[in-house]
Amino acid sequence: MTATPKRFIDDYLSYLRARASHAVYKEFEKQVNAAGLASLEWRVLATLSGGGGLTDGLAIGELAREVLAKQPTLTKLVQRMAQNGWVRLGADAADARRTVVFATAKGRRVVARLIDAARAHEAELLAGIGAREVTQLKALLRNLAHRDNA
Amino acid sequence: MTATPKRFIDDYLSYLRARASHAVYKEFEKQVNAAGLASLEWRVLATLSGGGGLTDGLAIGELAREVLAKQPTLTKLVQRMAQNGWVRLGADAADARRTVVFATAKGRRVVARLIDAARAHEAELLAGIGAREVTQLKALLRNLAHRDNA
DNA sequence: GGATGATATATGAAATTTCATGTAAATGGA
DNA sequence: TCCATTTACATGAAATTTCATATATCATCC
Repeated sequence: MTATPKRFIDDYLSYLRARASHAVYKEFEKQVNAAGLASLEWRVLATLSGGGGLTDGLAIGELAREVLAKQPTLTKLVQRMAQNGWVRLGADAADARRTVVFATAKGRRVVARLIDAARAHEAELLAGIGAREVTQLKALLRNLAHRDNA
Repeated sequence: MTATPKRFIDDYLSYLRARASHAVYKEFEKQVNAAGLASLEWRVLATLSGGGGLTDGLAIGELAREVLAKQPTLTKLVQRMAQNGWVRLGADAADARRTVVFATAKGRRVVARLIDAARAHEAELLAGIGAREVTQLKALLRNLAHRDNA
């Protein structure tokens, strides 16, 4: 019944995800940039804002895995971020090879605001989509992410 | 009941999507690279493989929007791809400002194989997830992507 | 048929990312 | 304990991306 044959990329899950991501994030990115952060920097700070609000720091390698970036990219990124006062780099007493990244007070302040904004943005976006569906969607995405180990 | 408070990023939709994308794509990326293509090049060729199998070419700007890249990035990317014989750059008779990108025979051959592989990979991945859920997921993602216009 | 403002792309310079590799420290035996 | 291996990170050089801007063409209105 469809008049035009569907393009591959219009039904390919990876593309759908990428498009959805991009569309949704585009608006929010403005707020990130307005706060003086690049996208990857926001992801780093958000990742450092673990559980209760702040973690005890993450090693560069862990951080790289979390934000889906390569290690040398992260090394240089956090060096720049340290210069700008968003994070502080420290040594790990238990393992001298590691460089541990901590958010500074400045970094935590900024990211706390952005996390609130992100939550609000997501809530607004998902407003018209039953709570059950959202839960299912998230579960499904987590599920897909975990096939990682295969 | 959850012992540890959930991290922001573990419930944030954008991150879940990004993680799922990355986990899923990581395996497939090897095949892309083995074919001699970078990820963005694969996306370009896949996008050029429209409807029936090949489109009549897309302008650089259109392509940039489709693959979610910036225009100067695409300009330079397709210039490199033209040198490698994946695409051909042509003029648009109707609008002399535009540069139209066509997949070459070589490009079409490679991407046809990869599209088959991508479909197989996706099918395998989604095997354990009811067809209805998959349809719902895709619809939801399309829905999110379309809020773009808001 | 201009003049004016939008579009579409190209491009140089700067910033960033990536690759390949190097170094230092930890780990697991023999 | 010492050696071999693995792990974690840093770094220089190359490749890519991005930003700012220039150029050429199109679209409109008069």
